[in-house]
Amino acid sequence: MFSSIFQNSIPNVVEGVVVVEGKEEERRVEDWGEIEKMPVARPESSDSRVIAHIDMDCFYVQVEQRKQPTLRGHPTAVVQYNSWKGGGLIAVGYEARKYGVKRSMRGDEAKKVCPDIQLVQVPVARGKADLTVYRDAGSEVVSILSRKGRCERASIDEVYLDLTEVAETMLAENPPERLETICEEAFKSHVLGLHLDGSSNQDSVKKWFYMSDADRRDKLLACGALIVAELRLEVLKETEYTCSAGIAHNKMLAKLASGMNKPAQQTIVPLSSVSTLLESLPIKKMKQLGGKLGNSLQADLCVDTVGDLLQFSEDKLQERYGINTGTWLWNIARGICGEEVEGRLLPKSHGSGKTFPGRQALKTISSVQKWIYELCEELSERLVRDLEQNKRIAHTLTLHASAHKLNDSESLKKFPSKSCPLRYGIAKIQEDALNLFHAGLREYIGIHHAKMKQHNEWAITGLSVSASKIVATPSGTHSITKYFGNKNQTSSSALESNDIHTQDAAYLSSSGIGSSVELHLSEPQIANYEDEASDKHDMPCFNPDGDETEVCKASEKGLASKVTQSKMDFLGPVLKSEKQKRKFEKEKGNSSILKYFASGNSCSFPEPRHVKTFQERGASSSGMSVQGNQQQPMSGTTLSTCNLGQDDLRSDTWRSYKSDEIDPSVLKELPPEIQAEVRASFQPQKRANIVKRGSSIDHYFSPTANS
DNA sequence: ACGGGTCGTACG
DNA sequence: TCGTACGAC
Repeated sequence: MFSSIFQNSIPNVVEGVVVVEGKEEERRVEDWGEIEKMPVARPESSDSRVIAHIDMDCFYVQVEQRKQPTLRGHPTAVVQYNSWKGGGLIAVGYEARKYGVKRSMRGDEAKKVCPDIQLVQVPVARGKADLTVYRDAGSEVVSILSRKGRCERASIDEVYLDLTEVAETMLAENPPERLETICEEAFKSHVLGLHLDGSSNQDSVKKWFYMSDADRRDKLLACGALIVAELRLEVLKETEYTCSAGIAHNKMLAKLASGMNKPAQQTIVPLSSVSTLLESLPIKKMKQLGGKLGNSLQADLCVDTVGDLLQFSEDKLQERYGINTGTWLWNIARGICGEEVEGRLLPKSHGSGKTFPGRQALKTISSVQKWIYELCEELSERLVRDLEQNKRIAHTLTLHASAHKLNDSESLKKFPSKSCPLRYGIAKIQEDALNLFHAGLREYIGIHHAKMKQHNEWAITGLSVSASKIVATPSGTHSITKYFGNKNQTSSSALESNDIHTQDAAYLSSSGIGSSVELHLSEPQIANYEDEASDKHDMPCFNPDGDETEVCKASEKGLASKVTQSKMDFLGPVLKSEKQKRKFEKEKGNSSILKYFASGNSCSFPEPRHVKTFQERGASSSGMSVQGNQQQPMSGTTLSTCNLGQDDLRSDTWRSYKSDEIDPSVLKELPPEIQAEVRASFQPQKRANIVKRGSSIDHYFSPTANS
């Protein structure tokens, strides 16, 4: 009974969208096979896809082992913040796992179970963990994997590939059974559900690859597995990293499979193996069911395995979990997942954050400011890199904070997130982020006003800034690369041979493999840039006094960033004076946040009562912005202006923003040369207007919350 | 009140 | 839309 349901559904819905007329679809697939060379768009959701999930093995450890080859073969783990209990493990090598070392152990614990373990620290910059090396390493891998098929960067160390087309081509032209030499690596694949009747494992796999009477869909998977095996070897050769992979008909199964045989192996999921695979699979193993939803299934519906889910009708599941989740659950129980591989090689957002646990919690405004500034520096650096390498511009800046209150374990943690249009330049990002914090703080105080007054033991336990809504500038905007000196004479040949035409290629080539190339490039670039810059007299905000030494010190290894960082202000050099200002604040900022409120000090803080708040104004309130140079508080008790009340012009501008347009407020921050090109591509828009308001501390306490 | 720092998606 | 909740690595 169970199997009948199962068997009926699977073949018709390999692609995940439920196919009502199964037979129709099947026939179409076969017909299509006869004319498969025709350049026709594939029918939607009918033919079976070939999807691979590639997962780097203990990636951070591998990255560190490549940096420091003596670590190879030794039990190794990567930790961050070594000072407290040996740091927290965030990646554990396979040698160390044999000793029972696990992620989320402390360095000390790991040493106990594995005294020989080598603990490598995550790089630290600006007082926080800096994952740049890992991100870049991930990009190297993506640049290789994206050579075949549609590629989606799923995380820093995971990639999905849609190999349907390449596999079909191979099946048509060079099917495995005709192939003289097959990548040996492919025969090491694990094929789920393959019964080894007498013959050895590898022999069975060989037979499986060569079989001639197989289901077409299995043949496609075999082709996919061949391609993946080759790709994995290329990755190993070019990066020294090993990875594991799953090859299946959809993302869910591919992902499941990639984790089944690690490290450095690949697993194939033929259609015929799916039901048995899922039948006994604990639901928590499924992506998306590792948390509360999985718990609820277990606790409320007694569903322990994916197979158990089959008993429930779609209606029942929808009733319990909503339309979308219900259908999704019904589908995954049957191995159905129509999710597409997205074809995205670049992250959709950048973020920089830090937690301040326990005693480290931030209790002064100036310490909050200090950390916001640090985070913004990192964020800005990454935005500049993105602009430079990928010609992408981020449009939204968001600040998240979390607060904590010592005595009370109430939900005083919830600190509102706030966002606003993103203006390029370190100083501007810092300024805006700080204002966002103040906006959130004001709201937070309003909500918790009564309680805040009684207990003053609260503080900020987490801060993060992020940039999102990143869009590519129009292709053909080549001045960006020129502007940044990518074509410098001394090494132009090296770079141009790598030259970039698509956005993603740009990203990959510049962050990728040729570290020696980059190294070679970066030095002369500095000198070249200065010359170029002096020519471009009209460049906004160029700062000839950019503090180069300081920046270089901060990122000895960040070659590209070193170059750009020290160059131009719109990319955000930190002015010397500003740096000193901050140092000054660091030392003198002792006043507690609460004292600040209690003091009744007047400050240049925002938000007169008659001005609407973010919420009240809804989406349009995102036009929060700040007048250029008023403010930057000098002490823990003086705050900057935050003009939540934004004029309508600004709001309209923001509201009219479309994903393929460049926000003028962003545009105007760019160098004129780039502005011109971008403007030429789009119709001009209204310029943003900015209103400045000041008010006193009293306005923190809204009359409504004050009772 | 140590799994930290980032990502992405679904939802209201 | 923005802001939140959640899940994943």
